[in-house]
Amino acid sequence: MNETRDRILDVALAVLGENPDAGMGEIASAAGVVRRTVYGHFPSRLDLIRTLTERAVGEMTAVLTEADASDARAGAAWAEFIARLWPVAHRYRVLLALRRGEYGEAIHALLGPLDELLAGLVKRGQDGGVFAKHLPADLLSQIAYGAVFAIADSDRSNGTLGARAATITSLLMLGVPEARATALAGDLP
Amino acid sequence: MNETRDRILDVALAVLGENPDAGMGEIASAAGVVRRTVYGHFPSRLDLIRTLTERAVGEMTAVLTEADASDARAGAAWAEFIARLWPVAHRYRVLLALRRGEYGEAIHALLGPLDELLAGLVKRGQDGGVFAKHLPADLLSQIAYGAVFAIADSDRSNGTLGARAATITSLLMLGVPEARATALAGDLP
DNA sequence: CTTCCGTTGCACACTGGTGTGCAGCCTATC
DNA sequence: GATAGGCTGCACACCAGTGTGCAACGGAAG
Repeated sequence: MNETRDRILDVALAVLGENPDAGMGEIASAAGVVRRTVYGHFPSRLDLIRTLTERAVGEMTAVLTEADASDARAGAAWAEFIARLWPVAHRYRVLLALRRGEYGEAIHALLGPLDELLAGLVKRGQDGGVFAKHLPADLLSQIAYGAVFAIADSDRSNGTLGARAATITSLLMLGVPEARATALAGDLP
Repeated sequence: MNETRDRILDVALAVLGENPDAGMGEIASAAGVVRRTVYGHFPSRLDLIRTLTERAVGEMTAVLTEADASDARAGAAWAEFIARLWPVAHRYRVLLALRRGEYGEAIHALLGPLDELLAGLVKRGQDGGVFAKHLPADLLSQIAYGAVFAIADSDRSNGTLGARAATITSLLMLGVPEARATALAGDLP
């Protein structure tokens, strides 16, 4: 039914991943379609990006709430979260770059609830003595999953290789000792 | 002599820090000058940004080579580097955002040598058993000082507060145990 | 006073992207 | 074969930013 629309969304994600400043024309031709057609589905560039972001927030929130609900210690919950988040984060890595720039404000607003959830998890870890407190929870969570996105961004070839590295790195910067971090990252796909 | 030119450069850094997509007009009026005058000093927008980047690379390279030369262990060298780098990184935090976008390629090229120096230091730490090896040295160094820039970016109010946090965070993600990281970050301003 | 130089203010051409309107086309469906 | 809906191919208006040309202004130095 909306096969074209879906293809545009998928292709837009890939194209914007390569170059966050790509225009509608670039996205259109990459989707094997004419620019006019894109405007037929999305009245404006902002609409396209907003739709993309909403999809991303939806998927990520689902993963996070699921991982957070498991009554594991914060360290394990985080490890599970990152492992499950990885494929999604990898797909939507462009959002990190998109938070700045023209539509930064709109995207920031959509990402807000997710940020809060994330900060909550980190806070839980800090209160439980599992995570370090060299930074406040909200900032620490941002920096940590910023690093995850950065690793995802440097891994253009969709390797599952990065999942372990991202988990370990983020756990390390959350203050989890290296031995425990590698252990937590170990029992995963 | 070139007082106007210097002011334009300084102001451009601040303005681009707020909004990396700011145009020549925006920079000009922020510098209390007319757009035409900016073009009198810098033939093109790229020239302005390149000059800015060259200044940044110069300052950072000086700090890094100095810290690297001290024959301390890699952990201490890194801590000293970040502490000294901090004010500079804070000033030039916009470069992180500028690496993507229109002039990304030009900036990337200018930053190349610095990246190599950085990777060398991390490699030295890994070989000496001081830093972890969950990521290759070049990538690990990028992610680590990316985090430093991210912390600098979230700290708009030029607080020296961030210097400690940035040092600790980057040391943690390099695999240095928390106790040692806080110790290394401790004997600083 | 004159000369020089940086700055100004304006006009201009050009580019590249956005968003719209509309006629036509192709295809699946009735 | 008629109809409807999505896609196309062009046209256009519009905007924001870049970079240039040129005459004029004002102050500092000779």
